[in-house]
Amino acid sequence: MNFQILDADYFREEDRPVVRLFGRSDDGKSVCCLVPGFEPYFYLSASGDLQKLGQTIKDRFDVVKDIEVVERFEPIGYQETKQPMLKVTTFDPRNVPEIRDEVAEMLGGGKVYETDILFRNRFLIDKGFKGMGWVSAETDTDVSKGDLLCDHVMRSSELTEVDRIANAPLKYMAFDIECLPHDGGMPTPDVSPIIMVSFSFEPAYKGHSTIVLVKKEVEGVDDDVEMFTEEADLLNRFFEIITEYDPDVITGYNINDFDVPYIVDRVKTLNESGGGIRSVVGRDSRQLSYRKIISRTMVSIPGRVVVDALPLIRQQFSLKRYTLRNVSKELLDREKLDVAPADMEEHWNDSGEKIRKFIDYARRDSELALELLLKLKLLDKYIALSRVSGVLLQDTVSGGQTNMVEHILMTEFGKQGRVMSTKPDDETSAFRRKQNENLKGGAVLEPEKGLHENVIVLDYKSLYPTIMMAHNLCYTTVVKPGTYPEEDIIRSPSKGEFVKPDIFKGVVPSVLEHLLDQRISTKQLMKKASDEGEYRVLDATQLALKILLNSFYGYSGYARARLYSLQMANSVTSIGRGNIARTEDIVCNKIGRIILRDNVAYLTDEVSDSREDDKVVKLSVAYGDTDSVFVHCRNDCDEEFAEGEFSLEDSALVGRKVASIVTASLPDPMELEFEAAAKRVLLIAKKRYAQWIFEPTNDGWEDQIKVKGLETVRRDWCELTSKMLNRVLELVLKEGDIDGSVRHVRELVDRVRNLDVQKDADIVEDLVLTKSFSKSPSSYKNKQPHLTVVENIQRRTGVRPAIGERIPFVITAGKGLFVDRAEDPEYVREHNITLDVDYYIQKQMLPPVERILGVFGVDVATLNHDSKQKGLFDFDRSPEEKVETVRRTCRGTEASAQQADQKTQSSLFDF
DNA sequence: TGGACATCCTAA
DNA sequence: TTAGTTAGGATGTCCA
Repeated sequence: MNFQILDADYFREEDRPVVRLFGRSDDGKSVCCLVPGFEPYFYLSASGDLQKLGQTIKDRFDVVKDIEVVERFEPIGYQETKQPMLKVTTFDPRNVPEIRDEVAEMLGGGKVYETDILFRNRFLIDKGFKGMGWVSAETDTDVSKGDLLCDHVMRSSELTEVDRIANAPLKYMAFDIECLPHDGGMPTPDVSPIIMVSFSFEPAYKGHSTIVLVKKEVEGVDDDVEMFTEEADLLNRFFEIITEYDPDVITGYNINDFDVPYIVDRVKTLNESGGGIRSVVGRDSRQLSYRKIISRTMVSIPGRVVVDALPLIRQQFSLKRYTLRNVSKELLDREKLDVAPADMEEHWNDSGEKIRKFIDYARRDSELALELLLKLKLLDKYIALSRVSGVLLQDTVSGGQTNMVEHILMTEFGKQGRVMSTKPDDETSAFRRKQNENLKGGAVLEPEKGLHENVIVLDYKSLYPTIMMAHNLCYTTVVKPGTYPEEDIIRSPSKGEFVKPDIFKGVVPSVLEHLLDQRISTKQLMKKASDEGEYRVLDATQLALKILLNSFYGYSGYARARLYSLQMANSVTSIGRGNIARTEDIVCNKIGRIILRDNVAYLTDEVSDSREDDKVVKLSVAYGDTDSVFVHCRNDCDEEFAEGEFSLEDSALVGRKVASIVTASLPDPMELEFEAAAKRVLLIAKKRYAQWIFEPTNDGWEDQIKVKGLETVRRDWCELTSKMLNRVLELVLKEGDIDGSVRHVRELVDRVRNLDVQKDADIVEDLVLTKSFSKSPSSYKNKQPHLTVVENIQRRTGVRPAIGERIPFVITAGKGLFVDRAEDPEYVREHNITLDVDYYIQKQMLPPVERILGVFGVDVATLNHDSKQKGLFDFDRSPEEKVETVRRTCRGTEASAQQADQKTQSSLFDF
């Protein structure tokens, strides 16, 4: 029988570990396969007589089953030969952590390896099985199900990997609980009962796509509402439904931090007074539990995957708030039904419309959670990451990149006879963090500030991974500087030394090569994919490969990594910095000019003659960051091309020519790529710019305004700023309409200045700022506006928003520091408090727009318009003033001076 | 008043 | 068992 691996763990059978693989078969049955015979082990290296040491260890620890002398490489550093080590096999997986410290003490200068590898991962790695991968098992062994809650239980030591792309028909379930708090505050599990639970199912459960359990008799409800008088009965039914439905994926919104811990604690409270609740939710008889690990709750359910939609959405979408209400509205365009916490008690006690509304509200919440997971395809990426990295789905969903990188490297290390380091202790990590002060990053070129036309965007494809591949940078190739002959090493600008690949090909470069090859072939398959499901899986796969490719550099400089090499990390970035500098030099000096003739791009020395219709394109680098360069194309006289003289196709010809020249100068597989052509680019500062960009598609070009770093993409600015700036950027980039921009800003400023709360309700909405409440209030050294609001809310409601939440606030009118005048928008609305319009004009509107329009000589005085104060800065200025504006612009940057000289650009300053 | 520092959030 | 990296801009507080 074939099944897809969802989860894995082990149990003890007559004092021997038996691995359990949980999964779902292609015909939709849940499966548990018991695999006996796999043994836990670890390694140690020491000087002296290993045979003798082995005997000593075996005599001392009776949990040691076997000791063997083997040959292995150490994890870090190039080594010419393997060295003898001891492989210690124990009876039980838990013996390994039990004895590792004592064993380590016996070694003196020696070390232990792989003593902290979870047994299930050890099994997956050694056997070559992958999370969400397919395996085939013999089913002929008859096995009693015992406490296992699966359709099929089997036992097999002979499992084989199966090559299959499609996923099994998985079952998804979302749930959400409602509690009855004391008096509008936060419910606490010791006193506040769970009064409702809602479920949503995909596929449906006994014909129901949702079910609501209610601790109350209610009349006139649908048949998918089940009613209980006892909370314990309701909860027992909750667990019964889960085990009966037998979902593979359990989801919900904020379930890890709220619903699951609440249920667990509530069950405990009820059982203390004889509730008799058995909270079995997994595929074995263990009861529901959670673990708190420093402000973070981890939930795992045997045989299933727990997916809290909240952290996934946080990670994947940049939103101002992550309440279920806001997320549904922004991402699903669906409204959350609402019963305010303060009104819950009233709704609950009602026996008519209100209680039915409350039930619908509860139902909608689990519906939304499931919809988020399925419609936004949140899980696709994680399933692909599991299949590519081999890590179990639960671990890709709730873990970080470290998990996956280490799993991949450990698999490869195992194959090459190399042992893996243990995780560093706190002291080591702290030391490494200190060392990391010497880790330098990418280079950011000083932008040629101002507005430019005809800019080509070139970027390096997977820069850091290709640097590691091209230069054989690896933990396994790094050597102490000066210890190997020049001809055998590659030296980075940061003075890191690595043996050449013909001496030893690094594990990381090989792994990256494999990942890159897979990505290329996956993209090929995507072009041929016929059905949508297959395309979706392939697309997620190539994305997962990209994520993994880009994880290795960060991992190499991560203080808590099993493998850490400052020398390697620094070499990657130093080569990167050298590379972008060299690229700039090639583009500006070595190439300098491109000749366009008959739709072909030539270097100046590739043409011997000069023709009438040649188009000479002069190149300069206007900006660059880490792996990209913006190449400004101008005519031979250093001026912008006249309207229509330089087409997108010309951009592409030049861009591809330049990219190929640069690529040819680089070691394989480093590659500079033509990414897009920008008609206009506005460079404000490093990491802050806007482009009107045209990306090549199969049949032509796709244009958009792309904004990086400016206030429109920052969540700590209000919507008013974003909207105003977006309009200004569009006018400037697409129309070159400075005049219109100024008019637009003046209009908005005037509206805000004379804000009518009734009439301009839409603007009031747009004045809300948000900031992330990122740490405990006591560790803030300065006052912060959102902290003021957090304190206000806590004082009024007794509930403090959770750390990590984004806090909305507005600035109210009054005297003193602005932080003290930050207030909860909700509270302001209810109490009709006046906002500080001056703050919004002076701090939110004018500075960002001045940074943009200042490029064209527009100053704050021009923008700061007040219709009630006629005369002074009236928009229809005198001719003399207009001249002054243009002159100021000309005096500005060199670029804008050049633009001002041109006829085509004069309209920009005609206001 | 002005510079150091804290804080936030983004680019890559 | 449980958190990839540095570079950099902008704002506002704190304190000399």
